[in-house]
Amino acid sequence: MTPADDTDQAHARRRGRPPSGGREAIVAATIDLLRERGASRLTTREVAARAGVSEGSVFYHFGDRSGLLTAVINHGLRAFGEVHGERGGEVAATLDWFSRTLEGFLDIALVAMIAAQSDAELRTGMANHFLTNNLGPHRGIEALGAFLRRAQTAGLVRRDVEAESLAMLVIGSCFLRVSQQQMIGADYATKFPDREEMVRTLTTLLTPAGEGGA
Amino acid sequence: MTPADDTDQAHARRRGRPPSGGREAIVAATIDLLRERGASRLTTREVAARAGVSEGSVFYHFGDRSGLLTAVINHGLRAFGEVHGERGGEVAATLDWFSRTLEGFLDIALVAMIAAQSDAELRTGMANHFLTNNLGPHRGIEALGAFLRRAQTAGLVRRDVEAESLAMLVIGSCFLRVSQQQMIGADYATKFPDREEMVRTLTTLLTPAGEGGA
DNA sequence: GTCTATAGGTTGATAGAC
DNA sequence: GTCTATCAACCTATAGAC
Repeated sequence: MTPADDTDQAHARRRGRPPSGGREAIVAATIDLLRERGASRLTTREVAARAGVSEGSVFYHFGDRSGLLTAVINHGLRAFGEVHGERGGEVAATLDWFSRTLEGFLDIALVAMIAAQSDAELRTGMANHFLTNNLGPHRGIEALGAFLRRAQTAGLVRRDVEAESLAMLVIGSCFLRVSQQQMIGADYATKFPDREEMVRTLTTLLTPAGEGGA
Repeated sequence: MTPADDTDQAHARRRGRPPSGGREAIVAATIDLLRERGASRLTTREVAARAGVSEGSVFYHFGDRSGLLTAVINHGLRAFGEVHGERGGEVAATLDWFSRTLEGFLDIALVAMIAAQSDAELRTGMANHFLTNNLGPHRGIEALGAFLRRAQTAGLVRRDVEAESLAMLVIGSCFLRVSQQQMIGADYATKFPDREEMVRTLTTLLTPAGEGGA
């Protein structure tokens, strides 16, 4: 009997170093190779070589190739909870924090999400995971939307627009930047307004008339 | 000698039906299968079957598997020019037109862009194509930004923010919606503010203080 | 849990007739 | 230009020793 159906949360509560580190090494190697070569060119053989283990170990831990990719996807999505953390404070500072945190998360998660797109089985698996566990960007929209609505009530944000729509503008621009950076290249991302500029712009737009203004 | 290095623009200027239609059928079949199964599970065998041609034909036209994918990517990116078309008119109407056109384009182009991510060779190929031909979302940002700047000059859009940043907000939200729709599912996209709501919100935000208001 | 060795099945690509 | 037939390579997955 193998732990092939491991969901990668086995020793989530355990402190210190896991039994051997082989499993983590395999996941890390897979993420590296995914970034370098893409999902189609990812072979269990090379994963094993990169991780410094035998190919048999890969199958022992993850059952099959799909299991490995699934583990990587879950790994990439794990950090998502952190982004949803409630947060108070000033509007500009919160937008800055939120967008920075989100972009850091996307930099990892997008590798996983894109990898899932290369295989229908993984794609629907991820989709179901999202649907049943109420995950996805809409959670970010809800979280940031809730903050912005409170700010509206406090008179810090103009009230004539939907808070969720504002949140979507923030998240959309982060998503666009990180996506292009990953799909085309870091250099290319230079051609976009940068994150801080976007935060400035959004802050200006959200400020109620007669306060910030030019 | 084979036309393996065809760039898919062979009969771009030709009217009427191309020689046999085999080539187009192969590209169309590939796009279908890419949507259904993903790039990793795409085999030349199945492409041929779906297109109703032999596998040999696939290799005759595109040289190798990468050539086929490259042709599909170029096909997906071809429509991009249309989105850049200059456009005048009212701000709200232009935002509506632009976002609608962009989302229609992305619905096709993203299949190609995501497919390119599954293979390092294709990825860098696409990146170079973007870099040398000055393609990519930044073009959309420039185009819409130019329109918005004119609108600023005309007093139709507030002047205390960068036009490009505003354009990025528009494009980012379109990109986010179509991406999630494609990566997770059409149902999931329901959880987002819809396109028309975003246009409304943006229009409100862009209107100079003391004109539109609540 | 990790390794080696190997089986079994697919797949991309080629050759040559039509 | 399109087809059929076929090859050579590769990759996933398994079995069994340690």
